[in-house]
Amino acid sequence: MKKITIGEAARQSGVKVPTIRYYEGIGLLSAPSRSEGNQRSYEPSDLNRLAFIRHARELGFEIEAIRTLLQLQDDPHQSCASADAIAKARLIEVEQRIRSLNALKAELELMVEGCGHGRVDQCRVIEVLADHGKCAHPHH
Amino acid sequence: MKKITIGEAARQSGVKVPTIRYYEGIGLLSAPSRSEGNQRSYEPSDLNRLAFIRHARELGFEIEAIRTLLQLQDDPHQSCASADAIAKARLIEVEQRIRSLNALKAELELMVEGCGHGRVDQCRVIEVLADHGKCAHPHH
DNA sequence: CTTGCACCTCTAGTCGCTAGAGGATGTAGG
DNA sequence: CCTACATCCTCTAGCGACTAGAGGTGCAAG
Repeated sequence: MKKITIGEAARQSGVKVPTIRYYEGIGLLSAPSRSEGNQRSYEPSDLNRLAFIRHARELGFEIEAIRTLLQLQDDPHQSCASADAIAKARLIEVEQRIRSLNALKAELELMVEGCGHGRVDQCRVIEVLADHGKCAHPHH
Repeated sequence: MKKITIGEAARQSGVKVPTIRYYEGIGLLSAPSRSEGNQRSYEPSDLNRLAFIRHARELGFEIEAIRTLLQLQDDPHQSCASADAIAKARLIEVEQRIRSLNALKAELELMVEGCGHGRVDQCRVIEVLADHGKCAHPHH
């Protein structure tokens, strides 16, 4: 029941102060009550919401997806099909990103290995960049 | 020796017309000569530069890194140590990103598997988001 | 009472483009 | 030669998700 300043909320949630204000501005967080001197004063329950948002952001969910997920959380009688769909879509995104990054990794490794540490005209890094055809896996 | 319009350059390089103009604006590409009617007219050699930039962007290099790489390419007598360093730094970034995405993937898979497709109050997706402690690998 | 930090609002900047307005040019057909 | 239409030009503003900074107020300790 203790009221919390924005700085304290930031410390406890791991979300930076300006970011908290930003979330309020875009309506992701409802505006808290204010102290006599017009300073934001949060309830402990607001920390849960902040933690939820932070965790979702860490998992790479977009703000709009988080908005939907928060609405679902607020109304526990709804079907969780949308939450499931959002998470699945995110999973597919992540899997694709991993595949593409693995291709990049292979390419970069070849470039770095092939670098004779001499002059630029023998440098495989520059050479490969200049000629996509020299890529081992050209499908990126 | 044939001059090329910006549209043709875009088609041949795979870089979009506004993006080519953007690259010129930020000084990544030098301004080409102009036709009588003030339209950009590119040399075939400009296509190589565009392809270089496009390839480097596909590999995730930042504009500033590409600026450096292009300078190195322009002066082939320089040591390629900087090119090597840039590529290595990018490789490390990519490796870290892959690791972190793999952790995310595991988390998302658990969330999606655990979803009983019922109501939100039994939904593991929402539950895990609300409580980071329920993560299998909490170090993301 | 003063120091100094934390808070307030507001605007503008970041990155790498992308979209759109409003107008000029170039080309192909009639 | 005229018209239609695609392509080009410049310029400004917008995207997402913040971050930085200016300029001012609140508050707690010494």
